[in-house]
Amino acid sequence: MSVVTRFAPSPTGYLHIGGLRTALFSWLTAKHNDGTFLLRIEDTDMARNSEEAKDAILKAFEWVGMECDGEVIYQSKRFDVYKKYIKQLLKEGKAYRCYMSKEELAALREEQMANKERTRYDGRYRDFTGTPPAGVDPVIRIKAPQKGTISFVDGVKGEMNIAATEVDDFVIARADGAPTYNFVVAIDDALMGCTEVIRGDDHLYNTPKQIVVYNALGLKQPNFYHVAMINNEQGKKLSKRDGATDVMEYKTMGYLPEALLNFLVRLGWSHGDQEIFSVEEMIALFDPNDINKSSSNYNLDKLLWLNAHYIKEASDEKLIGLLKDFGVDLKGNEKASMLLNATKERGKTLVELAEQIKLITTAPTQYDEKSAKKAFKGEAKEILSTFADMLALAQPTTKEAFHAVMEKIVEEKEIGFGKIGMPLRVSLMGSMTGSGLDEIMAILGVSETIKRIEKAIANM
RNA sequence: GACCCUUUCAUCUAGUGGCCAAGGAUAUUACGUUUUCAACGUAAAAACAGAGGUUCAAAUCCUUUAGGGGUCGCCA
Repeated sequence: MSVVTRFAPSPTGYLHIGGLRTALFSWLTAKHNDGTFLLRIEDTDMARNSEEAKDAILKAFEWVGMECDGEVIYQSKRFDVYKKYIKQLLKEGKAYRCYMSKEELAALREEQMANKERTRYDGRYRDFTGTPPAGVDPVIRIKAPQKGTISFVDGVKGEMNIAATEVDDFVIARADGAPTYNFVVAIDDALMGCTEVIRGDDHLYNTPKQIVVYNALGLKQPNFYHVAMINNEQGKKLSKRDGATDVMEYKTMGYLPEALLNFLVRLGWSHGDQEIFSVEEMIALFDPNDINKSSSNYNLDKLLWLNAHYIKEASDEKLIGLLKDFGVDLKGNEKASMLLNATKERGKTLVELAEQIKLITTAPTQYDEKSAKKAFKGEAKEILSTFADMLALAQPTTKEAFHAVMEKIVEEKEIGFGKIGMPLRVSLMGSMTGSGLDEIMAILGVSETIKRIEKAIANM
């Protein structure tokens, strides 16, 4: 039988980083088995526009290269289906109308709390046959088993046994007739043919409820996998204060999707000692049964390291395309390849890479105070001036040729490399950091190099 | 409060009773390389939450304590 997985977000606006990991796990499971990955929007109660949410999620999926198969499914458009099943359950006596008011329910909860019990509906209308109280629109509750345990095997957590007393006759349709979450999820998962349901472990307690629905309706249960949450570095719930939670923020921060996916797949899953996974490798190796039980903490350092790795690996062509969004257009620039080679290794993100490139391509407007003080002293002026003359004479064009001129001045003047290197660097870049000088000069060319040197001398 | 899940270096993790006086990666520190910064290379430091058991043998099995997380809606 073909594997079907799904991602089922509620429309809250954007795709959360934790949601992306769950989606990734589902997507990988589907792809690994040549199966289908579906997207379903859970909007049974949200007044918000779920079109927008769908677009935001699809956009994020598109960016990371995860496609969902088939049409996006909206629960809000499937009320007829759910109502049919509600009617069926009512008719079969597996569900019933409950006339308890919200106030009564609140009072019951308070009482149970006071008695140190788990709060639950007490089933008072379960076998009600009398005259219903006037003026109350009833909700519909499903009959959950009153004895025994509800058991299922979770692919992550192992065997789960939940006492039937923990699961009450929960509401499947509100007073206005709208079906509720646990009811529609079970129906949709079954009707969509989901074979593996991979979701956050905040849904662990919903599973027995959904199993009640599967059983009442005679639907086939999928395999469940409940993935522990991602926490922040302190082990607390991930919130906006811990940095970016919206997947698309990572794009604007200059992360490559392959780095983000590689980072996320290693949160709660591993394959021996392997750290670097291409998407193809993930698909080939991923198995939801290998997902770790415990929650993991979000750690930016590793993402940064992975991103640096994927930037170094990326082709010039790819980087040129990516860099356009970061204010650097290298298309058609014959020095593009040299520029990227010179900067690739010191940009951990595309933002940093773009900065490094701009640092070379734009002449310094001011000189870093500390660096200038250190470099522009002693004979610096004279050395630079001689160096400029030598450049004008030699007219080097390659990195090697520029390097040769540097070596020559070192030899002739009997000075250390630093004596020319430091002032030259500050003249060209404005500060003491950056790529190799010979590389930079080769990119700039002789005339621009001399121009910057002269400007620096004038400022000394 | 009740119920459930979870606990290996700072962080992600390997580990399914003997191969573990616990391995890899990131971060950290030192050294090397270099005209600078980074990258790179080499090295160092760094963990089985605590207590009891079972066993010839426990990170691994059991009990229990503690920490962390989750759930208890006519939200999803």
